[in-house]
Amino acid sequence: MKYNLIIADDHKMFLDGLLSILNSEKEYNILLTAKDGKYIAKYLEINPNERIDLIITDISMPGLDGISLNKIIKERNNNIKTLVVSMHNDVDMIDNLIEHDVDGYVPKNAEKGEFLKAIKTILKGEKYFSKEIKDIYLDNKFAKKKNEDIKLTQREIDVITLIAQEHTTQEIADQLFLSKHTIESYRKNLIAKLNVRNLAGLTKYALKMKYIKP
Amino acid sequence: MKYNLIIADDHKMFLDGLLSILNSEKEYNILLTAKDGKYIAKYLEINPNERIDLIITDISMPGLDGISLNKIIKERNNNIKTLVVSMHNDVDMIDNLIEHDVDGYVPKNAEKGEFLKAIKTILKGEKYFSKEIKDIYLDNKFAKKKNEDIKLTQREIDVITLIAQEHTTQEIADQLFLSKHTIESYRKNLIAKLNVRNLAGLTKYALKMKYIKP
DNA sequence: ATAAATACCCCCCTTTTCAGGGTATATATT
DNA sequence: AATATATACCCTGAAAAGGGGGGTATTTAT
Repeated sequence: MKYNLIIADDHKMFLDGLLSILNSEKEYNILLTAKDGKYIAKYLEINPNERIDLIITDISMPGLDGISLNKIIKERNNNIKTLVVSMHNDVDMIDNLIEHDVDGYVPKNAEKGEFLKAIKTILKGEKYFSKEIKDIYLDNKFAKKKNEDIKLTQREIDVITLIAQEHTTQEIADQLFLSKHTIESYRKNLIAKLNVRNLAGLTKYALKMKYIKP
Repeated sequence: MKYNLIIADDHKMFLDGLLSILNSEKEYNILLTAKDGKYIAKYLEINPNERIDLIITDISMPGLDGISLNKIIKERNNNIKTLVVSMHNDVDMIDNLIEHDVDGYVPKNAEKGEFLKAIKTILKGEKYFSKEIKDIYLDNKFAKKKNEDIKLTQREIDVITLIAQEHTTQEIADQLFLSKHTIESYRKNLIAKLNVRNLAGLTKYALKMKYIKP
């Protein structure tokens, strides 16, 4: 008995590489490959009773993206596992994937062995997230945790943004129709809240939080 | 007559994809594939008279990296063309490639068609750099040009770095064994030189120039 | 019902920043 | 030898930042 696999990826190069790897393994049967999620979605709709073990999908695809596709797959409410492959290893994306209950993630630059390991692990019913992505994720999460206790109000964000944009207190006051003293209070509170020493610290914080463009 | 190609890439997935594309084209003969530049270098050494038309190479490889390999190839002083593929599309890398006289660059996430086009173009004797990379390159170059007129001295870099690290003038003076007034002068000059308004601007510049970590 | 958090405002005082000047000297560059 | 550049330093004065202390009104949570 072979495992039934489906692959969705719009990069021909990658798809070919993946196929050549999987074809050299006996236990995998490629049911379908597509360069757009919507073909997969349609296939699932037409063949509701076919056993599909794993769908490997890219995130960014022209018609239907990987996240949306994953939602459709998981809503089908049977045992289809999903393995996501992508080049963009950012934390928010991984959060998104976990939220959407994908079974694994491997970056596209991974080695052959890791792909096979990921597929095998997921088919066993476990999750697989590559070490690389775990490291990035945890580093960022821990970094964020520290800052997450600190929640700025909208007004505080307004003020710190304008400060980081090199505006003076008076200018900020004028722009927000507030007293100069109020802005001074906000600045004071921000410095205390964010554990920084001065404008340089506030500016770095604003950049880190992306209140301003670099 | 077929073109003789060599491919060096340590990512099995990508290599397989590339091979499957090239094998479906009649005019290419793959002489050798390797997952490390040093095998290619050795091959060139052993077969000095073999006609090789194009070597496709990754940049980051375990033993001998793509840049060093390219140097060896070009030193062989015959008509071997080089096409570099990579995932890291940063400006400094492209500069490095141009410096080393590679014949083309295509990002690894490019489509099949672009790879074939790049190979064809290079074999014709022209250079091929993907549009994507050209855009990134030019955008960054133009952005840099503006700033390149501005050259900071080492001392100025010291001062702006410490400023961005939230140190006060007095602290910077103490640390650099200079007078407080000197630091004030440097700060003033930096603000004028960099066309910013205050510490926030200096901090952003220091971040942009990577004098400090984000 | 009350505590806590949020948003706003004010005063005082000291230190720092910032804009405008300046001098002196060593080290390159031409 | 003349000039430019980098470096280090100084001064004034106004503006802003930074640190401390107050406060009130409103919303949100317990």
